[in-house]
Amino acid sequence: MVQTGARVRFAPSPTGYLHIGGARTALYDWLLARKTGGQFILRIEDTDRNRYVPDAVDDIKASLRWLGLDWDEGPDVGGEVGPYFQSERLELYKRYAEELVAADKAYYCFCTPERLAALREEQEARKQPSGYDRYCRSLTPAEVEKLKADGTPYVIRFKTPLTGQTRAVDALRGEMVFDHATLDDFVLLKSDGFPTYHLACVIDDHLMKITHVIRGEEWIVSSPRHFLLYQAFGWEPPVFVHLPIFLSPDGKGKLSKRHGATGVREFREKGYLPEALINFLLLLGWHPAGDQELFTLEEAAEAFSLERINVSPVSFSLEKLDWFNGIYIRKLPPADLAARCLPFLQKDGLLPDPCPPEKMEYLIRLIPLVQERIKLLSEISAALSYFLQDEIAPPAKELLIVKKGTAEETAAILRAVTAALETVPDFSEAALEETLRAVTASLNEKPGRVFMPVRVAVTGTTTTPGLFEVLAALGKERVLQRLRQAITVLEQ
RNA sequence: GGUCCCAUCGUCUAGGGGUUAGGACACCGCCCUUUCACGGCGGCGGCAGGGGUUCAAAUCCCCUUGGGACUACCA
Repeated sequence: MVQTGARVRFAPSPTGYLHIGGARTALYDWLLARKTGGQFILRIEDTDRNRYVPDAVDDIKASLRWLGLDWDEGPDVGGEVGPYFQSERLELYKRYAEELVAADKAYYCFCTPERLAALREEQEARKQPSGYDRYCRSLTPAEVEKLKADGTPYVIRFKTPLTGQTRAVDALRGEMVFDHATLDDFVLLKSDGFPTYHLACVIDDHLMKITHVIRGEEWIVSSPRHFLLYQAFGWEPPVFVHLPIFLSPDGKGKLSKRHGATGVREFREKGYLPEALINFLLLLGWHPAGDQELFTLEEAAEAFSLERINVSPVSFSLEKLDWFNGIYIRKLPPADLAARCLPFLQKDGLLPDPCPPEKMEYLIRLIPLVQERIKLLSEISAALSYFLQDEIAPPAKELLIVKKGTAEETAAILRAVTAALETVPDFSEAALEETLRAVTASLNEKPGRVFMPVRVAVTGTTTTPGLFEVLAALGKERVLQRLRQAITVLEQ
């Protein structure tokens, strides 16, 4: 497989937001281009105006950028072989389709959608293989002229050879043989003047000098059509690489929306880091020669190779993504992580928007306390809520009471702690630890029996970062206030 | 129904004639420890089945089974 200066394209259809499967395709495209010093091209295949979603293009571009997959040619950046929106290339497709008709390799078809539907229904009922019955293939030139002159809507269909076979080549799977008898005369140009995927994709890949077509496995069955088209035009086909499909984690069919997040934007909103998503996607269908697991985009581009892509379908299970996310969250410098968490905290009303510098500084100071405890950015609010609020709701009595102890016992412990903390000159972690351990000793208690009620009193929960860090970050005033609040609860 | 693709722990995978079948995630246990996490150590767990070929098969071939994709004037 020659891999010098590969020209690869990611060609999404703007019928929805960027799907996670599309993101992996784009990633492999990008990787191959970067690995070989070639170009990564973004082409928008907006040939289906029925399913067109207006803001899909913006979402696709934003998601790719968020992932760090920048394109060398395409929307916003231009390029020599544009336009990169297929809707702006209609004349081109029409010309090539007519050329095929003139060469007797395609023909006009005037069949109505109703006739086609009835045909399909009949074939299904009889358990026959479905496909166009080539009704219009035998129309005489005079009949065609008449129909056209009458303004009858028509499509242009490819004249698939009736016998013989076509060998479609996949770089991973090798040669796949398809009998022409099982292929029908597929549509090239629709009656609205737009091309079908088959036509547009072959023409554009050729004109844009694409060397490698990386796309989903669902295209395998269509690939003989594409080889047939390359042959009909007399063009050299590119290398085809069909990526294994993402299966739903429950083992029922391919990944779809009912299995949770499938759009890149949803992962972003859930608090996943692009670094983690990239690393996760990289290893879902590709494996390095060694056993390295953590990859930056740059490292991946260095290590990537088409040969090590897997062909078997992949279950899209999120467990490992969460692990990757935790890893990358822990790797981030506090200021960086704080900046990434800020939107989530603002959304939850824990920080104002815009966020004043002193609050941002406090956030950065808090980050190290929770950094190794969150797996998603969205968990930051729950992790920091008691730091970012002046007051917390009084904890439940049962939560405060020390294990195998009584309310009075617990209150006594908290009173002792409160008294000790009132006189601590500096509220540093070291001083706090020294003081609390001294109280524990004087009470003749075990550390846990003293620390836990204090923890609950000042945070309202039993799972928190280290107690001394929490107290220091909270500050004397809030600590004492919350301690007194808890004592009140226990006295009731 | 037809065409095509795929098959190693629950999941992602390494291995592609001779391996005690390796790793990671998840799960479980232990250690660390004031809780939770992080980290460390250990454990559980797999070549879908059947035939060949071969001195030798997870590995090559065939069949079965299972899973999946496609079967539009959608991509």
